[in-house]
This record gives sequence, structure tokens and C-alpha cells, in this order.
Amino acid sequence: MGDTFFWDDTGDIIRVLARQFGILNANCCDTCCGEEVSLVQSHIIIEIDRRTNPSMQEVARSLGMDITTFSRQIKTLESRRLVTRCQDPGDKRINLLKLTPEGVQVKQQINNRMKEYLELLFSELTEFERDTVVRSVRLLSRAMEKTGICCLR
Amino acid sequence: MGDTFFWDDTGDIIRVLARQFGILNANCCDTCCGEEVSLVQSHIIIEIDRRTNPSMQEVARSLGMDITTFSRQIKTLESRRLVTRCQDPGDKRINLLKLTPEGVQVKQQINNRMKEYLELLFSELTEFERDTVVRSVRLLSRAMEKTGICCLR
DNA sequence: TTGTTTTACTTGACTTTTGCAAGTTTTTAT
DNA sequence: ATAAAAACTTGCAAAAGTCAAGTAAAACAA
Repeated sequence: MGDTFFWDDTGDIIRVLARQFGILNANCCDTCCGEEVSLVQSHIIIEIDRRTNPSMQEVARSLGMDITTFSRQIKTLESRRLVTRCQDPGDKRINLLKLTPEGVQVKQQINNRMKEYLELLFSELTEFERDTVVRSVRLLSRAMEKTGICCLR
Repeated sequence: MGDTFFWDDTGDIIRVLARQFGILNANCCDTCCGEEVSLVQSHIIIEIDRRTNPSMQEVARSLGMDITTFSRQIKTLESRRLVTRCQDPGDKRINLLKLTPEGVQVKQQINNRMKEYLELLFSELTEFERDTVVRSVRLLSRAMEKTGICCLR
């Protein structure tokens, strides 16, 4: 665990990977469909889809976004009819978010494009390596959820 | 390979992970040191460090950044004395980039902070899982370099 | 050699995105 | 009932990104 070289290196690689997947994602958004969806907007769409009727706070926090920026993004997405807002019946302060059918469709298209890229990327790997990678991604994802590491401010 | 559910899911997880590592990285920049370094600036610094005397084009391309934005960022970083530029002796059009000692230090500090987070994150995993993850990260990184997948425009 | 094209960057003039401060409305706590 | 907190929204200023145009050096072609 005290192996400095090892950690330095891994940290670097992870950072670069994260950046590159970001670019990849952005490309998917650009090229997937007529709809112009920015990278952050795609994240918002994905996150709304992953949750069930989340509040704005909930989504904004999970994305590590400032609520004010988020508020404006939602306004945009709403005007493009990709997302709808409705008041929480139990608490009038809260807006619950949902994807419109178009929103779902956009999400699907981004996903498909991503899938193409991933297939290309994974074609570089052997069956065994592929499994390793998929397992790892899940492990990391779960670990991150547990530690809540990403969103501390 | 035709397992739709599998791929959909993996794509989602990777996207979310990439986002979260981005946030993580941004947090590292915010909290690591007195120096105020934005996320993009940290990526630039890291990328310059990873290469040996890269040109501006080289770094900008690898980060998927517009050269004009990049040019201005370098100007800023130069004025903060984190990066230096010098003319390529063989081709006067080209500016070669290098981190200053301060730049290296900033990079180190961001790295250390990242290391702390990673250790926390990895403490959720068993020794075996940790190895799996580290191996995967390298595999992905290499595969991405091969396909050049990230930066196609 | 000379003229044309390409490459590597810079600058100007925008538009978009973001973040802080301050405000509104509703809920919770005292 | 009053104060404090939570969930947003809006104003404003700074940061980042884009497009068009420009400079200077290198590569290429006649």
C-alpha cells in the first residue's frame, strides 16, 4: 500500500481515463442525434433516468453541480421538452424531475452511440480482459457509492 | 457480445464513473493547495508532465480541446509561472511546453490529494479486487491509446 | 526560385456556462 | 408565532468555449 510509484501512476491513469471518457461522451452527444445536447446535459439526463422522480437537489448533488447552474440547465432542458418538472405534492418547495418520451429517446441515442464506441474499444481486449474490465467498473462504482467520495465539498 | 442489457448497463456505469472521477479531480484541485487551478488547467498540467516537451497542438489534441482555448489557457498558466514555452529549434512555428518547478509541485500536490481519495476508495476493496481494478485501468488506457477513440471529431 | 498551400499558433469578438450573493416561498423547529 | 432552514430562482460578473480572421514559418509544386 505504501508503494508510491504504483499509486502515482494509477492516479494519473485514472485521471486521464476519466478525461478521455468525458471527451468520448461529449462526442457521443455531438454526433448521436439532431438534438444538441451538451456533456453536462447528457449527465443530467442520465442521472434523472437512473433515479425515480428525483428532486432537483438530489440530481444536482449527485452530479456535484451547483444548484444555480443546475436550475438553469433544467430550464433549458424543459424548454426543449426533454425534461418535465412537477411540484412534489407533499412539499411545494420541491420540483420532481422526469424525462419526457423525447428525453428518453435522446438518452437512448446517446447510449447507442456510446455502445458502438465501447464495442470498438473492447474489441482491443480479449474475452478475459473484457470481463476483468467490466467487473472492475462495477466494483469501482459500488465503492464510490459507499464512500460517497466524489461529491464532498 | 449481443447482450444488450449488459452493454447498456456498462455504458451507463462508465459514464457515471467518468463524471465522478471528474468531480473528484476537481475537488482535488480546489482543496490541494493555495494555487487556484481549474479542472481543465489540471488536465493540461498533467498532460504536459506525461509527455516530454510536447508542442501545443499535441497537448491540445490529446485533451480534445480547441487550440484557441488552449492557447489562452497556456498564456494564463505561463503568467502564473506554472508552465514555460520555448520555440522548437527545428521549427520556429512550434512552441514546446514544459512545467516549471512550481508547476511540477502543483502537479504533485494534486496527485497527493488524489492519492488520499484513491486510498480511501480502494480501502473498500479486497486486495484481489484492487489488483483487478488496477489491471483494468491499465488495459482500458492502453486500448484507448490504440483506438485513439476519444479524440475523433 | 517563386508562388501556393499547409501548419502552428494568436487575437478579436462574440456566446455559453458557471458561481456567488441575494431573494422568494415553503417547511421545520422552538 | 417567530426564527431558522431548505429548495429553488434571478442578477451579475468571471471563466471558458467558439468562430472568423490574421501572422509567421515550413512544405510543396511549377
